[in-house]
Amino acid sequence: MTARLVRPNFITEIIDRDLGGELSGVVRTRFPPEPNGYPHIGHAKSICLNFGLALDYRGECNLRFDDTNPETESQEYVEAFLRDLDWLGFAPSRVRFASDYFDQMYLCAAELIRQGAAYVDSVGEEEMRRLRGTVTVLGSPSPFRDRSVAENLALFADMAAGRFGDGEHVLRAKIDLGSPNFKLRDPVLYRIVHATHYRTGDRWCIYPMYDFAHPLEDLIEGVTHSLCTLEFENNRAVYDWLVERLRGRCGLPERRPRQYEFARLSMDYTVMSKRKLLRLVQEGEVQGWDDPRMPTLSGLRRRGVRPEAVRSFADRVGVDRANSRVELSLLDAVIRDDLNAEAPRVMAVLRPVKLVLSNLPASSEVPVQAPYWPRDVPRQGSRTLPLGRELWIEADDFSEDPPKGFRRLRLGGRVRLRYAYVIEAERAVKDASGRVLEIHARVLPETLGSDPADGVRPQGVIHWVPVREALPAEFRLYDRLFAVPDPDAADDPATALNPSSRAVAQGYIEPSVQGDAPDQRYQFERLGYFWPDPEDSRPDRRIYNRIVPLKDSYRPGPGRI
RNA sequence: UGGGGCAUCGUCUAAUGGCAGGACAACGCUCUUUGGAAGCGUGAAUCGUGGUUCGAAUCCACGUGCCCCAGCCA
Repeated sequence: MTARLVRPNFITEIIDRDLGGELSGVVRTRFPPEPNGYPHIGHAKSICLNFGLALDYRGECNLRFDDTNPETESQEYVEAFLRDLDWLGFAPSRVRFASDYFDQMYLCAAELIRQGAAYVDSVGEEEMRRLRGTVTVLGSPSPFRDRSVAENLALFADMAAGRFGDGEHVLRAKIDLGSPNFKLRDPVLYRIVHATHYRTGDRWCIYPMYDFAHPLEDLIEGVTHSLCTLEFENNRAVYDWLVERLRGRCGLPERRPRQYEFARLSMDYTVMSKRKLLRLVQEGEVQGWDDPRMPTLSGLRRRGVRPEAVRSFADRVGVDRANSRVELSLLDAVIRDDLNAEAPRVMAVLRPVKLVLSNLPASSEVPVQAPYWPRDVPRQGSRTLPLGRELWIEADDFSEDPPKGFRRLRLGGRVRLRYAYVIEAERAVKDASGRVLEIHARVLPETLGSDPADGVRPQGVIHWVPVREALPAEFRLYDRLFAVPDPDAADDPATALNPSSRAVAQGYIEPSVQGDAPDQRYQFERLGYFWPDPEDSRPDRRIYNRIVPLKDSYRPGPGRI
């Protein structure tokens, strides 16, 4: 028995119990997105749950598009789900569409009418709202509630035939206008929408509502455990009502599915609703659904996150019925953990300043051996780096007025050049405004692989790139999209945006990466994990996205030595 | 105000009447040619009040707080 994909939770408990009882066959789940936006990491949680369960129990999981609203859905979104599901590493048992079932659903609606359990209502939208009542006042019947079966059948057929305009009539379930559960106060089952559906075209001008469509889809597909999020809890009563009335009829199987709800994923500094994500895209706040700052799977992918990390994240977040908000740091930690043993170490300088090694001849070029992996990652390989007289180093790695705890280069101080010599800074050349143009330092001989002979150890280690062989590169540094932990609470999420969520730096990368695969991920030493932007990077114009920064325990401050 | 749900370290969770544990985060130490990784350690929780019980995070009662529901969205 291999390890389970889904860690035990209240749903696996239910399945385990079912397996010993009424449910004798396979476990069937489904992932039922509406194709009205791109999948995000919240969908990933649901995907990992539904597909993971099917794998764990040797069952099946369909991908089923809940495409019952022609006004917001499109093939572009269908393709996004297909692509991202595949990227995540899951293969659906079948791919289905609610729109595949429109004919059968129509028949089921007619059956309901014949049962006297549904009627065509012709009050306007506003009037219906009024008649539905409030938390304190019961709903009251529409004047059309008691139409005859024959009249309802005829009207419903006319609705489908396109004899009415949008909103003139609806089909409603006849349940209980006095129910304290609003969902039971005669929910709308079908509405008239004269819109072209991306799959069925103009074949239909009536479309089933979620409450009607979903239980039928589950029934048709033989779903056993229909998992959805908490906000559908009240809808379960409608689900059950319809299942009991229709199972074993109009071609539907007898065996009933059951709905269970779990808490959707929320993360701090993030919005997760497709509506809000769409707005960010439409208003140009981000550069598309795959902007690396987006919580979409395409955004995470473009940033460089691997599917392994997303799955691991879903696992660590767990499944529960309590609303929760996951910290961004958990995602970061999981991404680093995934990349640590996957990304070879190389050096890049993001904000370069020139370092001149004054006691090296201009033509000098010392070959130094640099392993791709730190000693605690059990992988082999190294490259040779040419150390010349002039190097690029990080501007941040030199200070004339270092704060306490600064373990980098200062005038008169010593640091080791990663994989190379210990150097001692002699002077800084500055322009008229006082900006450091270059730093001159001398190499301490005999320090390749050993400490200085005088016993004065370097204060730190800094990375570098040889000026002569350096490859120029652009670095895109991404940070959280929002500046506040709960952007959903903001009146206008656009005002909560983090103004520095994207920064671009022009620097250099070591020459060894020349010829690497276009999807090669690296750890730039002391900086973070990066990879070439899959859209914009070119061999002659390198652009690297920062996937996630390295954890950094450096906190300059008064309390430090 | 009616109904439906949910409450365990800062965060996500485990414990299914029997020592409140883990991960992330924080802090400290060790190690370190990455201020990385790893290792060690510290601080940190059962929403409240009663009750049942030898024993309660768990069962019961009463509170409190938060989430969802009055779309012809899903």
